[in-house]
Amino acid sequence: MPDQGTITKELTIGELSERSGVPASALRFYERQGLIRSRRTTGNQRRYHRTTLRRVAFIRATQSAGMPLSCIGYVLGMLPHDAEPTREFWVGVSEYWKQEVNARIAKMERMRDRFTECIGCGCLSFEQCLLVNPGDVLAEQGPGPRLLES
Amino acid sequence: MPDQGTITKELTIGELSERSGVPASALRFYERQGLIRSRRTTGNQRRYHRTTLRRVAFIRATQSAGMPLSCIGYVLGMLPHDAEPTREFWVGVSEYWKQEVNARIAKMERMRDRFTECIGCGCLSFEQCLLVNPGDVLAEQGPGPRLLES
DNA sequence: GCTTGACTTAAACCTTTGTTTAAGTCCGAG
DNA sequence: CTCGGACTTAAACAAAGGTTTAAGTCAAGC
Repeated sequence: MPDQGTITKELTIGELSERSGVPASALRFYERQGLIRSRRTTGNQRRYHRTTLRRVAFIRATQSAGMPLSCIGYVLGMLPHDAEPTREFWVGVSEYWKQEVNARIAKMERMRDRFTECIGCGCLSFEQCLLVNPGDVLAEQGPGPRLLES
Repeated sequence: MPDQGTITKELTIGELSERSGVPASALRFYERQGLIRSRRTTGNQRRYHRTTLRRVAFIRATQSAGMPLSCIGYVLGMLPHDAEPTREFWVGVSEYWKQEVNARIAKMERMRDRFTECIGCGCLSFEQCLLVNPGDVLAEQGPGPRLLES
């Protein structure tokens, strides 16, 4: 008796919500934004593919690290909605994501170090350092096209 | 002829805006939020103390590193509005700020590493890793009392 | 058949971080 | 004294990322 049921079972929005810990309202919102997708039953209820749980986990995890949904949407756009992603897909996504995260980390480290430096050197003319090196503007939305928000 | 003028000169909102690169509308907003402060002339115009430039630089710098204004407000609350801050003040603020930033950096690194691990190990059952270790919720607003937003 | 709980929608509302607009005031130059 | 530019305010709008509400539908159990 192989776990056939487990493999093919679809999730209701309530189940997806419970398992992911994400409110149903947020899931509907993500769906409106095109981040996840669902089939509809004859009674118009949503049924989610099992892999949607992974997408949702990805959304919340990356979001909690400061990624905007638009950027997350770009990355998710590389993954198939209704099938297990291939390893190659994941590797590609992972590469992209690592670069994004590393850029953000690097920026914060620069900020921290500059701050420390300004205090440490005793000059305290902090605004000079910050205003003279203003740039450091991270590519706020990621390199992808603006997929969302029409 | 010592640079008395330079020392004591107050800034109009236009001057502060130009020197800091921050739109006047944002400066008024920061003032409404209590992040900066101004004196009013008899004609009801704002005049900013020279040190306000430093506060504004601090706001933009830390904000661009992902700090919410509420958290920035907490830190700025430790600094005097209308006088040069002492070195001790800056050191204290710096400590606090470094901890905040380090926490954020650490979190992003954990995310990145977990992600890499999930891909690297070949299991691809990514949602397990993420959902099983959901926490990692940074104290989003900082430890301070909710100074702003009444 | 009726009730109950899970689901559906659209629309209103919320917080954050501002910008824009409209209408008016102040100040210095000519 | 008048003109223009810099300033003032309150209020509306914006965009991201949702939540709440109202009103209705669907499916299962008694």
